[in-house]
Amino acid sequence: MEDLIKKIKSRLHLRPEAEEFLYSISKEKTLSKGEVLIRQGQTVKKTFFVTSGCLRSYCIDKNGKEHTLLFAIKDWWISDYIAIHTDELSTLTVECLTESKVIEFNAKELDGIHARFPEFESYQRHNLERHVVSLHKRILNQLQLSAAERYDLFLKQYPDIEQHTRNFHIASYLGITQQSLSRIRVEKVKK
Amino acid sequence: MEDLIKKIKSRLHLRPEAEEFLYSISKEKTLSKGEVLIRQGQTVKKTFFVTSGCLRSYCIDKNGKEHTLLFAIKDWWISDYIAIHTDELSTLTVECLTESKVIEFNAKELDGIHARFPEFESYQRHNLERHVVSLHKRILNQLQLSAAERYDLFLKQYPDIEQHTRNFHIASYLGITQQSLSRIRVEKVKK
DNA sequence: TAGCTTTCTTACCATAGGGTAAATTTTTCT
DNA sequence: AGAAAAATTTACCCTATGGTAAGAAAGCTA
Repeated sequence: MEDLIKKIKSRLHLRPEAEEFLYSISKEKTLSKGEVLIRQGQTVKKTFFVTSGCLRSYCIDKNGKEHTLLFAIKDWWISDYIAIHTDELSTLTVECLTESKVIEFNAKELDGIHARFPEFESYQRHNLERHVVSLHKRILNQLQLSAAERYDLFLKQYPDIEQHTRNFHIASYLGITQQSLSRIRVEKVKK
Repeated sequence: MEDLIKKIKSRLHLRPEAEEFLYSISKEKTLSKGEVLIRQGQTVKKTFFVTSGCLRSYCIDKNGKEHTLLFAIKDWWISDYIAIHTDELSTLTVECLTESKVIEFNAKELDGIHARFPEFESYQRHNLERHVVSLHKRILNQLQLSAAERYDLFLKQYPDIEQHTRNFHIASYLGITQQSLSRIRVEKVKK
C-alpha cells in the first residue's frame, strides 16, 4: 500500500483523511502465478494496483485465440475498464503471469474518492490523459509499423515487462502468432 | 457554439459565468474542404469542437503512407492530443474532409476551465473514461478481427462518417490499403 | 457540358504473416 | 534430480493483404 500512497504523494498533497479512506477500502493480496482475477463473461467490480510481479488482461476471440490488451507491472493499474465504465459483462480476462502482489479496490468505492476528496479529480484526469496518449500511440504504431518494428519498440518501451512474460504473451500483444515472433527473433540475432 | 453548450448542459449544470468563459475563449470557424488545421511537425496549441462537416487526424509514415487515427463529425472533438499532452511537436495532421464548421479553442486556455469551474473536472473525467473505453475496444478489434470484419463494424458503428469520407480514408483507418478495401467491398456485394 | 483531376476498381504478382505439426528447449512440479 | 508439462523453434505450405500499374468511374471546375 505504501507504493500507491507514495505514487499519489509524488503528484498530490494527500490529506490524512484521504489516505485513511484509501486504506479503508483497499485489500492487499498476494497472488500466485496463473491466478485469474477477472474472468471473461463475469461482472467486474474490482480494480487492481500492482505492487510487484506482472499481470495481463486479454480477450479470447471466437476461434479461441488470445489477444493481450495490457501488461501491468509495479505501479500500474489493471482491470477491465470496458466493463467497469459500460456496466457490461467483462470481455477481458485478467490473470497473473508471475507471483504478484496487488492492492484490490472495489471500482465504485474507489471512484467515490473524487466526491470526497475533489483534489483527486485533476489527478485522475491527468492520469487518464496520459493513458489516452499512450493508446493513441499504440494505435498509430499498429497501423504503420511492421511486426518486427513493433517488437523492437515493445522491447525498448517495456524492458521490465519482457522479463516477466512468455513470448506468446508478447506475440498476442503485438497482434502476431508466436511462430511469427519466433521468426522475428531469429532474424534479429542474425543481424 | 450552441451545440457545444447544449452538449455540456445535457450532463452538467452550466453556470452563466462558465458559459461566458467558454464564449470568451472560443472562436467559430467555417472551413473549406481540404483545409489543414494542424500540420505534422508543428507545435499544437489548438483543439476543435466540430459542429458540422467532417475532419480527420492522421499521421504520415516514413514511406509517405497515411494512417488515420480519428474521424470527427458533429459534436466530436479533434486535435493532436499526443502533442498537447506531451508538449511535443505534432505527429498528426488534422484536415477537413468536407466543408465544416468548428469551434476553435486554445487547449491550455480551455484546460483552465477546470481550475475556474471545478464542476468540469468530473465531466471531463467521464469523457476521458469513455474515450479510453472506445480506444480499448478499437485495439482489441484490430487484434482479433479480419479486415472485412473491421470494415463491417466500422459501417455499423459510424454510419454518419462514411457519408463524408472517401474509401481510401476508411482504408487508412482500418489499417489496410484502398485496393484491399475495394476487394472487400466487391465481396460484400456478391453475398 | 467538356476537360481535368481524383478516386476506385481490376489484374497481376510479391510477401508478410498464419496454420499445422513435429522436434527441441525450457520451465514446472514432485 | 528426474519426469512431466509448457513453451519455443523449425519446416512446410497456405492465405490475406500489399505493391504496381492501368483502365474505369466519379467528382470537380471552368
